[in-house]
Formats: sequence, C-alpha cells, structure tokens
Amino acid sequence: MGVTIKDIAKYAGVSYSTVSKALRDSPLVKEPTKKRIIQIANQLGYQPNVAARSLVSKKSFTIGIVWPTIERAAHSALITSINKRLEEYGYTTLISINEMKTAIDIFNRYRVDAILVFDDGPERYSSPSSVPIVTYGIAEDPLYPTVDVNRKKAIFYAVDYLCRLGHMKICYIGDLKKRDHLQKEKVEGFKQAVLDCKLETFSGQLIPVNGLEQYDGYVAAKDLLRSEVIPSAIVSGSHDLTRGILQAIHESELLVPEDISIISYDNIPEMNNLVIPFSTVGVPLETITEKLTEVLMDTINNKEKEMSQVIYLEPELHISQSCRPIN
Amino acid sequence: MGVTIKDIAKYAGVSYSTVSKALRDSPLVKEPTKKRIIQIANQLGYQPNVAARSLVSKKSFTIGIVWPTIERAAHSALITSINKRLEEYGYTTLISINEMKTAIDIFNRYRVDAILVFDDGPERYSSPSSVPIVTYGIAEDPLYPTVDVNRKKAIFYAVDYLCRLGHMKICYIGDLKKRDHLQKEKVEGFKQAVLDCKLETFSGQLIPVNGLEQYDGYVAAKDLLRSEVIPSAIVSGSHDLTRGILQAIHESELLVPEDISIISYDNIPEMNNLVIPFSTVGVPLETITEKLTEVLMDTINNKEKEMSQVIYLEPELHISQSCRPIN
DNA sequence: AAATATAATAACAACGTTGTTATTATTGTA
DNA sequence: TACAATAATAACAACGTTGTTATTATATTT
Repeated sequence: MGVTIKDIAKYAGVSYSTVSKALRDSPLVKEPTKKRIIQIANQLGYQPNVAARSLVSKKSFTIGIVWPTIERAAHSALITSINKRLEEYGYTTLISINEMKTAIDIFNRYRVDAILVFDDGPERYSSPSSVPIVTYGIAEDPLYPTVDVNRKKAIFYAVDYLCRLGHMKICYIGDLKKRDHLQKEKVEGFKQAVLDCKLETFSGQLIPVNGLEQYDGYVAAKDLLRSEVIPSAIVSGSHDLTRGILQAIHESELLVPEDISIISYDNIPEMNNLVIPFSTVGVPLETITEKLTEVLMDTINNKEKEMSQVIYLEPELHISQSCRPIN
Repeated sequence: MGVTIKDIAKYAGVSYSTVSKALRDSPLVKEPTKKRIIQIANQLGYQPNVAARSLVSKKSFTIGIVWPTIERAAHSALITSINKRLEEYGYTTLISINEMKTAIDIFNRYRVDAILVFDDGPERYSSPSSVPIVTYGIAEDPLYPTVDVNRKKAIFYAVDYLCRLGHMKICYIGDLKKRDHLQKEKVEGFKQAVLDCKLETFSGQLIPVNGLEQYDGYVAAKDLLRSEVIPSAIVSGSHDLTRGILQAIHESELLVPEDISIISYDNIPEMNNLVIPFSTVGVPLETITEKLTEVLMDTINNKEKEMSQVIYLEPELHISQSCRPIN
C-alpha cells in the first residue's frame, strides 16, 4: 500500500540504504544520484513511515498535547499558536482530548518526544511516563515541570488599576472553591489588593460561580445586578465568564464602561472581539507560547537539570476600553 | 528508557515471544504463566510501542482527525462525542489542527487506520493519501467519501415551522457568498421555503455576514434592527452567529421570543446554554456521531464498495422556547 | 602503470513487536 | 516402557527505517 524506500530503490536501481541517505540529504551520496532519487520519491508520493523511523532513531519529532477540556475557548488560541511555533523547530503536534491519564498513556505508546499537559481542573493523576512531561497550569506541588501564570499578581494588578482610576466599590466574579488552586490564587490576589489599596469591603463583594463557562458568568452577574449594592467595577476571573457577565449587563440596560467598568483575567485575541475591546490582565499569548516552547525544547534536549521545576510568568496589564475613570 | 517485552521476558525468565503472546491473551500460553507475565508487565509500567506494533501488524487502531478550524465551538462537542464512541470500538483518536494538506500528510506518515476530515471552508486540496479518508462537510463533488447534512432541507424546515406559527416576515442571517457551497445550500433552502410557503419577500430579507463567528452575527443583527423593516422571525445560519444575534437583540431591549422569534441551524448541546433554550434545526449530535463512526469502520474494513460516496443526513426540527406563534 | 587514497554505493544489524515455524516438555496410549 | 500425540515454550523472520561497516569504483600519486 504505502510507498517505501525499497520501492524507490528498485525504481532507481540503487540500494535502499542509498535512498535513505539521499532523502535525508546526506553528503555521502553523489549530488546527481540524490536529485534523481528525490525526484522519484516525489513522483511516487513517498511519505516516510514514522513508525519505522522512530523505532530506530528513537525520535519522533512529535509533541503530544493533552487537552481534555476541549470546550475551553481560551486554550484553542494558545494551542494554535504553539502548534505553529513548534513547526518552526521541525516538530509536529498531535492532540488528544482524552482524560489526562489515558492521554499520557497513548502518547507513551506513541513514544512522542515530549508531552504538554493542559492541566485545568482540580483532578490530578500522576501517570508513570517514560516520555518527559511539561504542564501548563498548576504550579502548586507540581508533578512535572510546570509553566504557570502568577495569577495572584494578575488579579492584584487589575484591582490596583481600577483603584487608580478612582473605583472604590469593586467586585470579583470567579470560582471561590477552596480546592481549586488555580482559582484560589486569584481570590487571594483580589483580597490582597483590596487591603493594600484600602478599598471598601462589603458583603457580596466576592461573587461565586458554579463553573467557568459563559453561562456561569451570566448567572452570577445577573444575581449581582439584582442586589442593592452595585459596584462601580467588576474583576472577572476568566474570558468565558466575562462573556456571560457582559450578557447580563446588557440585559440590565447598562453600558460598559459608562455605567460599569470591567476588567478580565485572560489575555487572548478573542478579548478584542467582544462588544468593546476589553481591558485585560494576564500573560500575552506570545509570551506563554515562547516559554512553553522553550521549556519543551529544553526538556527534550535533557536540560532539565538547568531548569527550575516551576516557571512563573509575569502578567501584564493591557489597557483598552472597558474601564473608565471615576471623577 | 521505555520498558519493552524483552525486559519483561528477562524478568520472568521466558522468551520474549512468549511475553508477546501472553500480553495479547493468546491461548498458546499457559494460564499461570500468562498471569505472571501480565503482573510483571503492570508492575514495570509497560506500554506497548505503537511504532513497532503497527510496523509489523499494519494496524494502529488510531484514527486521525483533521480539524483546522479549532476555534469553531460547534465541532468540539462533535469531536468529543466521536472520540468517546470510537473508544468503544478499541480505537484511539489523534487530532491535528494543521491545514488539511499538512495534516493528511502527517497522518499518512503515522499510518493511522483512517482519517476523518472536518472540511469547513471553501478551500479544498486533494492530497495523495494511502490511508482512507472520510470527510464531514462538503458533499458537492466530493474528493473522498463524505457524510453531509441536508442543509437545504434543514433551513426549509425552519422556515416552514415559523410559517406554521403564523410568521410572514422572516429574515435569514448567514453567509451568502456564492463560492461556499455549505452556506449556499442553506440560502437555497430558505428561498425555496419562502416560495413554497407563499411568504412575503422584501429587500433586505437575506442578511449577509462577513464570517461565521459570534461577532459577525452581532454586526449583522445590529444592522437589521436599525433598519425600518424588522421581521417577526429570524433564521440563523449557525450556532455562533446565533449567539451574536442574541447579543444584538438584547441590546435593543427586545425579548426572545416575545418580540422576535429565532430559530437556529446547528443542533448541539450548547444551544441549551443560551439565555433561553433554543429551537433548532439540524441533525442531532448522536446521529452524526453514529453515522461517522459507522462509515469509518466500514472504510477500515474495506467495505467501501457497498458504501455510497455521499451520505446525506436528514435534519430534524427541535422545538424549544425561542419561537412563539403569531395570532 | 601500479599502488594507494578517497569517493560512492552496497550490505547488514538493529529498533520492538507479531505471526510462523522449530524445539522441548508433558501427556496419553499400546 | 516406549512411542506417538499434544501442549507449552523458544527461535526466528519480517515490518521500514537509520547508522555503521564492508565493498566497489574512481581519482591521485609515484
């Protein structure tokens, strides 16, 4: 069925080892021969068999991405970006949407060169893996080398910015559950900022959501707007929540930022596709991409020793049009 | 690095071929030996090397999914469903988000058993592939066996339903460009229904969008609501557009379905997460999953001859709360 | 022109697995 | 007890590739 180097060899009247070398552009084969072989290979539609190649060379030039939360839009932009970046290094990415443990097993069977795990959610299994793993997500007590965002600082920056604009009554909408470390950190950042900036504290300042989907944000914001104390600004815990919050606000005939200011965690291109370009706080997509790619390459090239186990990325404040000063 | 059957063999004091048979549960190896070997394999964290296995057996039990339009939310639910269904057949799925041609090449190198292409968009390349390909999408002049939705009928049903509710002034929001066959079909269904149901025709009845994202729907609906002729009902060309349309409607302080009825193409679970549960027209997710899985399995088992090149799925009307009768 | 150095190609082992064939151990039968 | 029949295990080739080693063809030196 598939064309092999032996087919090419027969066709070209050379040995198959010569074909192998010719296709890998080895200097050990004469230029005209090389050219002729490549020509024949193209003509026959040859595709190297990854299985055979990686069996002997122990390299697959493939990175497995574990992405169980396929619905999370925030990640699709990042994955697209990483895929493109890795391509420049000659690496291909393959994605599995199975749960973490299963996906890691699959990629181990495929002997990919490294695995990148998008580690949302509080469930965590350590899976025995002979393939090196890098995670993007939870830095607390990491099972593997991890790239993480300094979420606490991110939310701190958000509040600080609003404070500098003159806002005194600020709410946070996000996951308040204790067990989810990712979300907990953000809450801590918020509390810290409220304290440091000497802002008002009031009951109902921290608004919980049931999940991290758009709808959860909608419901939470709806509740908030129904209450008597309406803040002058809201900090939203994630992109998807923000969309829901916006929905609720529009239904209440309020305008952003005239009537209420919002700033969102998550710094992805989609933030500009909202009704108004959004002010955000978070690590720019390219920065995450760069760092993750770098860590992956270092891991593959056995530079783990020189790497620290956890890398924190510094968030940035991105000012756009969703917040206005209070006079 | 990785544990091989030879390691297990050494450990168990048997030949590696016995290990191979034991792990594949062959009757040729004695029960106690088998048990002991499996025990050791687990203990050592053995993962079979897919490369070696598929090299000799010419089977990988893997299906490659080509999904260049990773951002399209509508597909993520379908892919999740298919992944789960194929698992029941003992197949693993791997996803590539590279452009169609590249992705097909990659999966050919990996010698997956079949490739499933999500073929949105008008750009189409035929790539030489020794691995069988099935596409979900464009049935017109298909390059490979294709599963498609009868979109024309779907939109027809939508209009017909609105008509039976008494609506006379109905708009269609969607892509009107000539070159995109997927979208063109829907427009045809709309025109046909308007004719057959003897509905009003008026200028501005067909509202074009620039893309298929939420924002495109928002802009289009915004335009519509600014014009003097506001219809009593809207047919939306896709889930993402619908979200945008809803946004615009809420901003105009109109209510669905009290002030305006909407029905949307696309029949995915997310439709229930909108502000109100949505009436839709389309093929239920499970039906698509079932058919795609069936076609993939048939393709792998060389039953192409018995298969027709194009399979049209029949859409269904799903009535929920986004449309109301006109009295 | 013969001997040697070098360039080009061919041959072969290895990677980890499976399926087939060969060998050895254990029965059952006369 | 000896012999065949069968059960259990071992040995080996093959899959398509790469890297190393062996062979042959060509160029260089004297």
